[in-house]
Amino acid sequence: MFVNINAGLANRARFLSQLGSLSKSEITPSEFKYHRSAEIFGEGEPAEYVYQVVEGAVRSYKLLSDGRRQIGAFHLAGDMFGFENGDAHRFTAEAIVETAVRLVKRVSLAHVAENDATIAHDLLNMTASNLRHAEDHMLLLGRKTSLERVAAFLLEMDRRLTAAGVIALPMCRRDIADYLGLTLETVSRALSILHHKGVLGFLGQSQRQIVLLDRPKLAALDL
Amino acid sequence: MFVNINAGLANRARFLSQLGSLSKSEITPSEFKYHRSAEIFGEGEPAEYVYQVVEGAVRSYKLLSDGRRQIGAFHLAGDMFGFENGDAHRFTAEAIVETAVRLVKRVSLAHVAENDATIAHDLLNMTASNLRHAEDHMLLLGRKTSLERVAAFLLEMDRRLTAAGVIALPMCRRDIADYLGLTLETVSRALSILHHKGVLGFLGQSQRQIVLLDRPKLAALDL
DNA sequence: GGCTCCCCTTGATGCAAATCAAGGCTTGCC
DNA sequence: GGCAAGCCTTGATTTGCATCAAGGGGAGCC
Repeated sequence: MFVNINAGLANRARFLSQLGSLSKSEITPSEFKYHRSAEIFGEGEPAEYVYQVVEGAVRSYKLLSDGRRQIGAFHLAGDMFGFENGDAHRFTAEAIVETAVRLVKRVSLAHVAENDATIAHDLLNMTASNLRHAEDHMLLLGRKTSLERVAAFLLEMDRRLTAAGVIALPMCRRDIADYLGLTLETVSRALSILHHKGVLGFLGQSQRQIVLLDRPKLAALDL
Repeated sequence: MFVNINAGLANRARFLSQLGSLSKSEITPSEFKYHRSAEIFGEGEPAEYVYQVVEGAVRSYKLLSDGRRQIGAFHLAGDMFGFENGDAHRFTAEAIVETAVRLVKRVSLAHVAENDATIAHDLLNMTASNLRHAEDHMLLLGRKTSLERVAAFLLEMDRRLTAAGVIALPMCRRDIADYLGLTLETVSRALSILHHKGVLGFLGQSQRQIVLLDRPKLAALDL
């Protein structure tokens, strides 16, 4: 049910390298590190840069005035984030773990896009890719049960960050819950159910390292 | 909390008129009418056209295999819908009432976008506008209470389709519920509560004609 | 080692919204 | 007029998830 938001990876690599090749002009992608829970930018702040995760993971979220939080997306190694069509960020972005990001000045980028049809094209592709993810996530948040949501989450992470057959989650249960519109207890219970059903296993003592043992059964749970 | 997705109206008018002015070439916007509940296009179908509502209203939705439905957006007079970055539609679109739409062949549009930076720019703006709406809606679906959702819905409709101080809803309670991730009974109860609180009134016998009597109070309910 | 902090799981209880159910109103058709 | 179908409201009951609560295990630090 989830769209492959990595489909644009090749595009993004090209996009970044184009920016890089343009560094003779004013576009100089520079790298920066953030500690876990460090804020990269805040909702409403002027959007000065566009970012790419080099290593680590980032959460983008919105808050209600009383503290309820909805995470709109997780950004993993290779993902770009933070480009807005307006001039203000629409999410707060935080490093989930120690994270390295590459950043590019945005003003110059917008300027380049006007003259370079390829970059404009890439920009549209990435915006459309974000839109597809949001559309799928609306269906999940509006209509799926807790078990379906967790199953969908595991399948998404399996697709996006599995290395050597293991899903090494960078985020805690609370982050997952705020992404899925649930509580951390409900996420924990759903994972326990899937564990007992033999759909997944935990690697060692870590509850963050998950091995999918029965993808067909998991996929059947995600309507 | 909702972004003004009509912000792009001026853009869209320009966009359409550009398409119109290009009609010497292969782009000929033609008009078409749909009866209530008629399908305009289905999810997964190849996206051949881009649409604009001339009169009436349209719902775009996704279905789960067991029939659960999530409406992603309502399209009202003036709104454009149905442009996809890929080649398949990601929603099913249906006329809510008797609806007239203008349509433009998509292949030709994509072709024009490559050569015309202005159209490419408009396309990005509209995609970004849809993305903003989806992002706000994720927060609503993931974290707001039923009363907050209905309040947000009323404020959105007030902004988008109020004429003469009256919100004339084209859609039934079930549509509203499927847009807000609720049931029709819960929507009905929330509206009754707002009615009893004096926040809104119904015009005549119609439960579809709503007058907002206390916008500040309503806005305070939508966190 | 022993402390604190964080994260996670599990159990008990509560509650908001879903479900089940009934009835009223309107519209359109025979 | 009489009937059926669609839409909406309201009440009773159920339920899935939230909330409240307790405890275990690992990591970092003194």
